[in-house]
Amino acid sequence: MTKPPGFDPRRTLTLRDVSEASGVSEMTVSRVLRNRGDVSDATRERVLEAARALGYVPNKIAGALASQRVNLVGVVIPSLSNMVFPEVLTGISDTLENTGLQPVVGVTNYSPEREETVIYEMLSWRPSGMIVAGLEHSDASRAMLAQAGIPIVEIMDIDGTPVDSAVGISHRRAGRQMAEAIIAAGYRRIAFCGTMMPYDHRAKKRLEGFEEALAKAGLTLADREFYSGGSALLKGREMTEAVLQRTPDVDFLYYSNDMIGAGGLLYCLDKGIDVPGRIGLAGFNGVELLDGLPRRLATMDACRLQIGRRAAEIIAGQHEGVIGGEVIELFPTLQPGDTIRGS
Amino acid sequence: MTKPPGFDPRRTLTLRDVSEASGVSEMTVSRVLRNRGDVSDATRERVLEAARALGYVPNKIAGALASQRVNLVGVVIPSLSNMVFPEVLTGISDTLENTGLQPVVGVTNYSPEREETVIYEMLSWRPSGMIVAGLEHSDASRAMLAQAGIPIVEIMDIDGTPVDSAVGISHRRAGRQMAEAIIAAGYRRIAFCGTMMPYDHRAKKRLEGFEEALAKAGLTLADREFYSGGSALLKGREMTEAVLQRTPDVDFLYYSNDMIGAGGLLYCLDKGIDVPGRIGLAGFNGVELLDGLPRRLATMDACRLQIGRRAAEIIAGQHEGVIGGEVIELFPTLQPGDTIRGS
DNA sequence: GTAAGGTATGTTACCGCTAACAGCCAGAGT
DNA sequence: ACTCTGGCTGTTAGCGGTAACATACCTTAC
Repeated sequence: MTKPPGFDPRRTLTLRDVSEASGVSEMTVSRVLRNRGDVSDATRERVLEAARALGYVPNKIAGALASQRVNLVGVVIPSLSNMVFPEVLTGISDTLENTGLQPVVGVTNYSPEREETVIYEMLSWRPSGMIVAGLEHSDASRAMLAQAGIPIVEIMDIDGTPVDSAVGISHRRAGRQMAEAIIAAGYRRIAFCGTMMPYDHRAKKRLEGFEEALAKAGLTLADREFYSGGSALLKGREMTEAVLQRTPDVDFLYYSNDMIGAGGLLYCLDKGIDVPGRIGLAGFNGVELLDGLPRRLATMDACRLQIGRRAAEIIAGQHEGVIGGEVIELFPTLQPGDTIRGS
Repeated sequence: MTKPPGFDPRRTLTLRDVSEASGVSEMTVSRVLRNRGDVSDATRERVLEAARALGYVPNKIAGALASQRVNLVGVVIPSLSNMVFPEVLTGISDTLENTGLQPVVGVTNYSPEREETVIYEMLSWRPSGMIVAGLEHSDASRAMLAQAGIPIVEIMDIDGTPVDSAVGISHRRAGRQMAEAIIAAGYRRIAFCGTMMPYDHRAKKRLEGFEEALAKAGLTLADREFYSGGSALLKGREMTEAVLQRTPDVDFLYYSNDMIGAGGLLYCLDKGIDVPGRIGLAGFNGVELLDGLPRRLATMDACRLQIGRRAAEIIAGQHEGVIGGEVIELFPTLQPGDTIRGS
């Protein structure tokens, strides 16, 4: 593409090259390569053979421009190192596989400005649909998405107003449920450990729901600790130590994700703290990782695979002509594990 | 894009719309939006204002076709759930950020056929460069890459012949080094645990190098165990248990990655096995996760971030006109951690 | 025998944008 | 006065495909 324009032995091939090599018109070659319209078997063979021999790779840019059709679906997520999003992606790819649609991923690092850029870039490729994590976006982002004239699915969260469709869980409710379970089990001095990221709206909503339920029981958070960056497992240990040192009478630790929860669990076991007797623990996400831990951490799965699948289905469905604008709420299940004492 | 062609209130905008709204030619609008060529400040303002007011998003498909320039770099990796690749991606994005180039990710699930499809699809978008994990590809894949006329960088591994450039480590050497360290520490009954994936060539090469070094010391693997699918941490536990049961006199376990190594470590600690006295352990990758474990697993970092950066630099460099074809070998460092006894 | 209908292929006109070049005008130089 | 230069804007001709229509040929039906 950006080769010096000098002598270029094998110029980039076009339909014309294949057409000349096989003695039919470009249009017929195009038909063969796309499997569209009637072409005689003999011609088809000849064309395919010529294309193969030349090593021709069609130019989708030209094709997309001419046909006004792009088989791409933009997927905008905040991070890849979170474990959660790769799994959502898996759900999306799996479902899209048979539709001729293809996901293209963009990462925002939890930055609204970055998100705006990513969305703009993606829309400039005129995708057939967009899947965007979260409901909180800059005004410009929302406007772009709304104007794009394609199906938009916001995923992970449903506590808010989507641009078009949404698939996710209520994080507020999830936080509330966990708090209720903890209170029902008899814990009273409850602390929270989480990420500092100001733009992790879903973690924030969980905490809000959590505190709401505490308040309803006449309780408030006994302590709270935040972190950013570094090894989540290690941070989990450190935060746990910090909280237990500062507020020794804490009897429960609610973590904003399983990874730091696992760190906390390992710390407690190391220190010989009785879990869940002296201290109970809970995380969020239901990551597979936890299966290998010495004790199963209480958690709530976030329906990641499901979310990916449903979102992709909506895009694929609208791609087929259905009208959109639906909100699909999924319901996470609480997995008590071994770190909440039986109520 | 694929809306029913009926009444469409806000037809998709083009340069012409902005041009009419601002009273200048399409060409001038194009110049303003790309920041190319001279445009008077007054005109620029007017155009930008009009574009903003309309919510115009340029059509890169048309732009790319006209300019024969695509600012995309295809990145082909086997998996996203491996931890390793997201980190490589981070390195790539970071470096590409300031070059105007943008990575587009494709996942192959360790399948050569899938890889072929992904490469074909990507090339059909005429990217400015391709970064592909591994050196082992189908003949067709290699041919396509070689013919594409763009910089190609194969990453992770350098034990083989690259199509164009390569950045990575020698996995064979890495395996050998680890074996030498283990032998030097006095372990003699050494077993291996790894993934079953037939197409994880890098894990295979590590094992080959490992066995080679064992052979040189007159040793052979005391046992070996493979797994596929499931929670790596859990599998690590299970495999460790299986090996220790089958071959009780094993005194060292070499894992093909840190995650299963961590599982093995947790298992040993649970069972009260003396690590590294009775049994030594080592993994591979140097994942951040390990920092939070009760004991630091011996490992070797795979230079993931570096690999991503260097690969991106090569693409960006050639994009600027430099000629390619280099092989960059990175050298992982052995991190003995706490699971090999001091030699 | 001829109209009707299908099958296989070719022709034409774009898709939305940009490279390359052409024009126009004001101020500078001689 | 006249060319020359440089800053700004417009015109033309594609980029490599595909939609839509046209065409030629061959059946089949009446």
